[in-house]
Amino acid sequence: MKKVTIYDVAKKANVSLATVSRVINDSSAVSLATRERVLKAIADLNFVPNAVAQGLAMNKSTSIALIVPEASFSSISTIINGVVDVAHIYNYNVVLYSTNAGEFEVDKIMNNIIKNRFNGVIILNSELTSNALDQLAKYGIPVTIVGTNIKGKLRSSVFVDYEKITYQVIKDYLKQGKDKIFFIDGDYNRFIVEEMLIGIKKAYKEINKEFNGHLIVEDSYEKSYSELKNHLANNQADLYLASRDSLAISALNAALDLEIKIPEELEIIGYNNTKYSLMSRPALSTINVPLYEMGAIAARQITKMLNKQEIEIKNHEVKANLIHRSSTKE
Amino acid sequence: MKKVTIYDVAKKANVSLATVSRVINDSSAVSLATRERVLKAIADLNFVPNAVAQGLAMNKSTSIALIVPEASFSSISTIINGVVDVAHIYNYNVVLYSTNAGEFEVDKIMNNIIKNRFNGVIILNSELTSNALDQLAKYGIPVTIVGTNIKGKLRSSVFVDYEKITYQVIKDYLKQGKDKIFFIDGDYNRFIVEEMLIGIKKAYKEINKEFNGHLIVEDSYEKSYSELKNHLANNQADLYLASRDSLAISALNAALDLEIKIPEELEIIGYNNTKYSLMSRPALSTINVPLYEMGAIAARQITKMLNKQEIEIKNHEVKANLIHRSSTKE
DNA sequence: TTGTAGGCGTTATCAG
DNA sequence: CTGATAACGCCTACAA
Repeated sequence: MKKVTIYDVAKKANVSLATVSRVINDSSAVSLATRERVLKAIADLNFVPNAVAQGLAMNKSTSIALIVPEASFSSISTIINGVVDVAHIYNYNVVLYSTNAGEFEVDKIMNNIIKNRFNGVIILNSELTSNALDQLAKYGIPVTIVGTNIKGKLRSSVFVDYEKITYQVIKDYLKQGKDKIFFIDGDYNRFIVEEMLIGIKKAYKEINKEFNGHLIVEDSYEKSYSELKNHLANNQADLYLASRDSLAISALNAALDLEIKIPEELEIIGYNNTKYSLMSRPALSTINVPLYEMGAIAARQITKMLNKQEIEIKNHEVKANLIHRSSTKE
Repeated sequence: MKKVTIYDVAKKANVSLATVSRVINDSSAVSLATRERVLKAIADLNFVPNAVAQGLAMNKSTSIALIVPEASFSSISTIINGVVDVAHIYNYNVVLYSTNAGEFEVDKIMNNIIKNRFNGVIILNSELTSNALDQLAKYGIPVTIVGTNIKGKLRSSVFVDYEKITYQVIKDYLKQGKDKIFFIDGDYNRFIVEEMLIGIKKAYKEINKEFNGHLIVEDSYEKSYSELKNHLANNQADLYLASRDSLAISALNAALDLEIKIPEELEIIGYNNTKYSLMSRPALSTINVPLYEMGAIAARQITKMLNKQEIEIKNHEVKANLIHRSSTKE
């Protein structure tokens, strides 16, 4: 299959390549007759415009970069789907990068993004150094962050107010006099975890107590399970709040195996409302976060920034809410 | 930030742009002195070569396309991670497409791939029409399929022999006289399901029985749960084999809720050894499939094809094995 | 070892 | 409405 160019089409249709280009982009008016002639030639020759050359000529690519954490959490792929679906609607390709935030690695990614002249970048709540962000800014590449509220020129974000929702949930428990609360996190996504912690502490402060139930566990199921089992065996608790559903389920199973009754003797809440939370026994109460939408919104934001359209809401807050299932009372 | 080109560098370093190009690609020899002068100019100017222009000039891109099913199964993101990691090692970017196999959508994707002159495509066991594959072949774009064993020029694959492993598992049960077996699938990924079915039927045939326990359920947890609960209430069964872990867990929970004892009264096995299978109670026995590796191998295969290196194993079989946990006896 | 010039496939600016 | 012709940023013979 020899490559056919716009030039071949022009020859076949007996016009100049300029005209062919015109009908391809219906840029300026072309007479119906020649237009059809060109169209026919294109069809006959099976011509497909070379996006790379177009990119060069127009000095813009049609790709956005998507940087996600390496981990294969269910939440991540949901967001990715949102991004990809919407990006494709607006005719952008998405180039996937994954990272575990190694400084070196991030640099390499940034460099690659710049080399390829991608017009925009979406970053999933990873712990990118602001250094990396600055670099993108220097090259005028718009960024939207999903997960955290980051302000700045050429920056937009879509996020949930983890502090607020967490505060509300915890406050509710404290009001009922349940103050033996532990917060579990997998030492991952520190930005978000930090917000959650602030919410918790704020609630505690209002009743003039100090919160000191922060528990960091290893990320794998087996590890977190045994650490939590150990913790449960040695501590009296009203509520375990876990930064991800899967961690919450580790706690759930550990409790069950210790014959602690849920929710009667211990309540458990996770975050994200992933498939896990439905599948556990008892079904897990969880703080629902609209992940797919967040991805979709991020993609929409970036496309608008690329077209220099104004983004009404540069920092788009999305609502989270507690879903009561069977691991909590009430 | 004005864009700096190879030309600016040349001027600054007092050489021709050809020389600059040479040091960028260390193509042909350049004297140490000028090389360093150029390098310094590059650093001073903060020059980053434009990959788009390079692509045009060299007539090759540095991206491969990755087509995955829309569903956000845990198994999929594991494979994606494998692909991305290895692709980046060999300096390829991966462009992500997701599809639910709508004919129209697939055409659009193929067209996009051709337009962008990607040099290779990896397809995750989706049900792409051979039509689409033919189109890629026409343009000389190598494809590697992960999931199914597809032969052909410019094609490689990495797959597990679902028929064989399924056959072995089922045969084992039949040997013990347990022949009330049901196979659950979510009407998804028919290629693979078909292979599993063949394995089952083969085992049944050897004991001169016919298999008619194929159960198609809806894909969501809630739906499959209630359908299976209903089925369990009305059928006596020895084993439920589910084409995915999450489906198996639907069955597990349904059985538990009917107070059917697992594994004593009913055994359950899933596929993929995903996180789900560890987290269920009792822990799910499952057929382990090396997902990350499959992604990694696929990426390696495609990069070799792109360099016209021979691929020793064009169709790479990867081993699956049954992991006994607590949803099976023994 | 280095420079010149043509080419990669399109778009875009002018005239006509 | 249509056709030259110059970019776009870089690579690569071919010469020097």
